[in-house]
Parts: sequence; structure tokens; C-alpha cells
Amino acid sequence: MTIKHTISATALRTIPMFQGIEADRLELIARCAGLRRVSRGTTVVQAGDLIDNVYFVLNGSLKVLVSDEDGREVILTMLGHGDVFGEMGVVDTEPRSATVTAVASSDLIVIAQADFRKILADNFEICLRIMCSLANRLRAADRKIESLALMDVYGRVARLLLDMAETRDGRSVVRRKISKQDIAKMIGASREMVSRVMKDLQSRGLLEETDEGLVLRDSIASL
Amino acid sequence: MTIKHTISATALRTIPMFQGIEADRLELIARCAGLRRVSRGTTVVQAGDLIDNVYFVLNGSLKVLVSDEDGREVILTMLGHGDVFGEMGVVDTEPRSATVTAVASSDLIVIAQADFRKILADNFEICLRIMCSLANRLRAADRKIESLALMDVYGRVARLLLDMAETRDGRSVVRRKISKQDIAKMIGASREMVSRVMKDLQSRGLLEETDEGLVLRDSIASL
DNA sequence: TTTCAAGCGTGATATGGGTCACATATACTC
DNA sequence: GAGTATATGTGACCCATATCACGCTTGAAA
Repeated sequence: MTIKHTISATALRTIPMFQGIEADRLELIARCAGLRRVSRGTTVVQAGDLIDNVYFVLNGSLKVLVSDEDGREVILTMLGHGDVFGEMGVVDTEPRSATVTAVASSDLIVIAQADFRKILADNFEICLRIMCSLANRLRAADRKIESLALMDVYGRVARLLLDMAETRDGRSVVRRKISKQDIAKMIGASREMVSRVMKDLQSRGLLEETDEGLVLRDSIASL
Repeated sequence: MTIKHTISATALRTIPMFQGIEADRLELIARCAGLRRVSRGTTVVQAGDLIDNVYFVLNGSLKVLVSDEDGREVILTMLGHGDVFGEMGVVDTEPRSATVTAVASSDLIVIAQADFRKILADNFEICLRIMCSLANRLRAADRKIESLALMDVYGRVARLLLDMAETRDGRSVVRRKISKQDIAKMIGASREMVSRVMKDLQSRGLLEETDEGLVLRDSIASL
């Protein structure tokens, strides 16, 4: 595991969590922070591990997943620039509840748990932002529970695509490249079913594959 | 809506969140707190509402639920003594994401959002505990996602019962009274299916209805 | 180039579990 | 105690989806 101890306050500032924090405080934080680069496929933390560090994603992409004894997986979230993980271990002593794996090579800021706890104690603003991030993840998780319990695979695919889309000159477009395998794991469906559903959505004109990414028609929202 | 402004620091102290807080600070907190009694069926907060208050459950029982446009419901969690809700509104400005309804008459401590934000700023300990509670709820939500995505109704019923059980002279027993309707809504299944599954579990001796409550046999865990 | 691993498309088949349709039961209100 | 809602058992039906079993593509490694 390669950790360089050369995080500048400037690098920290690219993370929303640390924006607007006074320069001298940020300097102190930077001093506890390391950089870790991971390549595609690397597992950063494993479910069941004891908690060690808090991580901030500088760039790249990672998936948070749990799997059962037969190896079937569910992807709980995808993480990208600005996201935090491992912060739950700072406030209690439970082991990691999920595995985090890089789906593309990524740069992570690493801060030891104990250091981060001090940072929280000294920076109420960061405390609030961590709470805010937890609250948002909880809302997202609740929405996922809702969709698993109430919607069929069509609806779940549609919702996922809409959630991943950004507005690009008036159209909703999913830029991020994601495999159907992984879509399936994110919505609790089989890979085959996702294939069939997406093919059908394309033939109905609700979805179009361009080199820009997946373009969604508005009416996909009503599925 | 009946709110009495007569919360004593002693009442606050029954809530784990406030245990171990110094008496004078607790006194200040008590001064912003009101008491609200709600009877069975009362909806305390409604999804979509703007956030107003933070609530702590003194006693009773409430359910947190979301429903879709056809009125089909999912119960996200049950709340009981010591639980908090509405705290997510303190850190951001999203409207309420779920509805909270009393399933038995309950007493709630009510604190206005703005007051609670000040309390957080002055009490790092409470800040940490709120984070801890958010983290635990997130873990529980993730577990629920996992079970919805990977387990069948048998497994989900079994897991729910085990989660609700307490150990009572060597046996796992579910004391809390809960309707099969609500079990169904908690695990994303139909009421009928829950009936059938539980009947089957009883006939296989994995589950027994006594006046103590539902007694679970250990082997139910392997479903 | 060959090769190996991952991802993908698609048909056929089986089934878990939702939905409908009742009959019963239990409880709460007046 | 009558009357009205709310929870429950149970059978029949059938449909949305998982699963299996292929063969095809693509991309990276060797």
C-alpha cells in the first residue's frame, strides 16, 4: 500500500468537505493526511475489517458493496470526487460493514481515524458537513429501499439512470461509463434482465446510446 | 397539537443521547424542549413537509414510512424509547423524506431545529452521538438493501424476527407486538405471503407463539 | 497475433411470490 | 350489543424475473 505524505492544503481544498475552512486549520489537517493511489480492482477496505482510516476521494471511482456467502453482490453506492468513506468508524467501534473497491484507478486522501476525531473536535463546521453527508447517504439508502420494495425492474433501471444523469444542453445524459453487470448489482436484478429492459427502452425511444453517453427521454421518469 | 413546555433535565436524562451531559448544560437544553403526546395513528411529520423540529422518543412506538402514488407503503424503521428523528433537517434544508406515524400513543420531546443547532455547536459530545445514530441507521438501511436484493421472503422474515428479538432466559423472543401487515411492509412482501411463511415456520417448529411473545429457534437464522 | 478474461444478447424454462377473492376473526365506537 | 373498521387465513391463478445455457464481442495481456 503506497501512501505518500505529501498532501497540500490546496489538494484538500478541492474536496467540498474542506472548502471554506481557514487556511491555518487546513494546514494542520493536511499534516495528518496521506495520499494513496489505487488501481482498478484494488480493494481499499474489506467488510469485517477493523476500522483504521478515513478516506476522501480525490478522483477516480469506487464501489461500495456487500456480498453474501455464495458471492452474490449488491452495490450500495458508487463513490467519486469529493466523497468520504470510513467516517462511520470514527464515531463508533463497529467493524466495516461493506467492502470498497476501485472500479478505476483513483487517488485517495487518507487520514487516521484518531487524527480525524481530533479534527472533528476542533472544527464544528466539518462536523456538520460529515453529518450532512451521512444524512444524504441515509436518504439515498432509504430511497433505494423504497424502490426495491415497490418498483419493478423497469422502474428501478429508469430511476437509477435518472439519478446518474446530468443535464447536458437540455437533455439528461448519463456520461459515466457503467457496465450492465454493475447496474444489475445496484438495483438488485439479474444482468440478463437489465439487458432486456434496456434494449426494450431503446426500442421504445426512451433511451439512446450516443458517444456522449446514454441520453434519456423525459418520459422515462414515468416508468 | 399539544406541546407542554415542562421538560425537566431529569426527563432528558432518560434518553441515552443526553446521558453523561453535565447538569447545567442539560438544564439549558431542557429550557428549549417541549413535550408532545400523540395518540395511536397520529402522523407527527409528513414526507415533503419543511423541517421544523427535532424529536426524541420518550416512550411509545412510531413507524417511519414512505409510500408511492398508489398508496403502497414501506416501513423504513420503527422508533422507540431513546430514538431521534428530524435531526437530518438540522444539517441541511431538504424537506422531510419520510412520514412518521405513532403506532401506539407516545411521548415525544420536541426541540426547534434552530435551538438544536445551537445545542450541537455547544456540545461536541452530542454532536458525536448524533453522528453515531446516523451511522447506525445507515448501517441498518444498508443491511435492509442487502436483504431485499439477495434474500427471499423466508430469509427476510427470519432476519427481521431475529433483529427484533431479545434474549430471554436463553431463548430469542420477540416481545413487541407487531401486525403481519406491518411485517410485510417492513420487508417488502405481501401480507398474504408473510402469513403463509410464518405458518410454515411454526409448523416446522422454528417459531412458536406463546403469551411471552414469538419464540424463535436458533436454526431459524440459517434461512 | 494468439489467448484469456469480462462483458453482453437472447431464447427457453421454471418458479417465487404478487394479486384477487373470499370467509373469519378481533377490536373499537356509539 | 350492534355495527363498522381493521387484521387474518387460505386457495387459485398467473406473471415478472431468476436461472440456465448458449455463442458472440471486446479489450487487455502475453
